Amino acid sequence: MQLSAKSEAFVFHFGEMGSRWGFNRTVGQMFALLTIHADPLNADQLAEALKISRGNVSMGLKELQAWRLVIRQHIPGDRKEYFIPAGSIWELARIVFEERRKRELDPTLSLLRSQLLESPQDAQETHAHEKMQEIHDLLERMDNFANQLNNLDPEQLTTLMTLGSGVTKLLDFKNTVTGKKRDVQRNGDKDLPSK
Amino acid sequence: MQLSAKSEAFVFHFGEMGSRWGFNRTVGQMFALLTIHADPLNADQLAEALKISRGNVSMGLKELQAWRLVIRQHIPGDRKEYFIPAGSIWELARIVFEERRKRELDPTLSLLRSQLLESPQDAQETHAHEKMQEIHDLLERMDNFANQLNNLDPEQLTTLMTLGSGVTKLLDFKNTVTGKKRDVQRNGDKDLPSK
DNA sequence: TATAATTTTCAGAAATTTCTGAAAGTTTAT
DNA sequence: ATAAACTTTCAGAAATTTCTGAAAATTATA
Repeated sequence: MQLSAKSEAFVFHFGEMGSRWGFNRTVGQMFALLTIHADPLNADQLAEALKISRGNVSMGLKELQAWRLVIRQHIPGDRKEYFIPAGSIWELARIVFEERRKRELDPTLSLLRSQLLESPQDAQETHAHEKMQEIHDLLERMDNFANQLNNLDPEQLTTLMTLGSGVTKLLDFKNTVTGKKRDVQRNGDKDLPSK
Repeated sequence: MQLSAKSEAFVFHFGEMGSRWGFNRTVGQMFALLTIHADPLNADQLAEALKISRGNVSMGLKELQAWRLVIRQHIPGDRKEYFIPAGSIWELARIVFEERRKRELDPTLSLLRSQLLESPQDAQETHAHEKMQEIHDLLERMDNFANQLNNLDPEQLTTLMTLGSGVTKLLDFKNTVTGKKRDVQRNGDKDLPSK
């Protein structure tokens, strides 16, 4: 398990970025290595390549499986368990996106929903209540949108992403064709237009 | 600075979520509190309300300003500095989105670009090189798309997000208009269609 | 300019997260 | 069944992050 300088740089970088993406350094490194390596790797190989303990690898693989980013693979004639990425780069990105949505949006949405059930008791609370409502509405919309994106097939998503500023034009155009108006009133960027 | 039970729950929750959103617990709490509080708050008030040290508040405010999420405000006749959220909930979300894009995507894109300059030397490296290229292309596309979304005005973005399953319809509509076909061939979700 | 009010800094303490490695557990082969 | 091969667990160690509070720096006032 000798890594090229390039692969090593990538693996280390991914380790450092790991924390920003929701997992720790060694988990990030393991994921990066499995992703750029041509063949399946077993726990001992990962431990050796990354110079970390066997126990740490075991825990890391558990976490990567919880994220649904790697899957186990059996190699005939070998009793060890091997691991490979759970899909193409494209699919992996989708999974990360989806898992992060679940971890970052859903708990807050759920808390806000329960807090918003009771009515505010005084002026102070009323203001807080309104803000929470705004945050809730925004997060809910983001959550829905993220789900929409996740359900597009790769081709559609590519089209959408490549549209670039064209999204605006397409929206305008569609509105023209379907006869809806937009830009009736602008509110100086201050408020979320009502649903 | 007495917080209602509801506000407290929200502030604490935001503190816990903080780490997933890129800042630490107390910074998350400070941001939440400033956001739902009707009036500007000064450092002493924040320290008292959240039961944390004055020094910690100072560092936290520095970080929130680096994120461009809060701004300083002067209250005539008071020498203390007060702080308020840098804009509406809508604008704050946009800023967080933008800052996270910068912190989570750009460094990796930059590393990949530099690594991809040199050609691979052997089969092993070739495979890694290909994977890195794929990751690069995907991240670049995401980066562009994120920028596009960030440049839409709130109304357009709302329209897009509220489209729901309509995104598909919109894309279909585009294809109808431009006369292209879609679903000509499906590739089992495996590959990113070429740019 | 001196002094009082306020904010920032930063060394060390405290808390939290990550990692190791030996022991316990599991699976497969004989 | 027993042994060998392999994996998981988890208590404590190590590393990292966060927090405190006193001292230094800055800013405003008299």
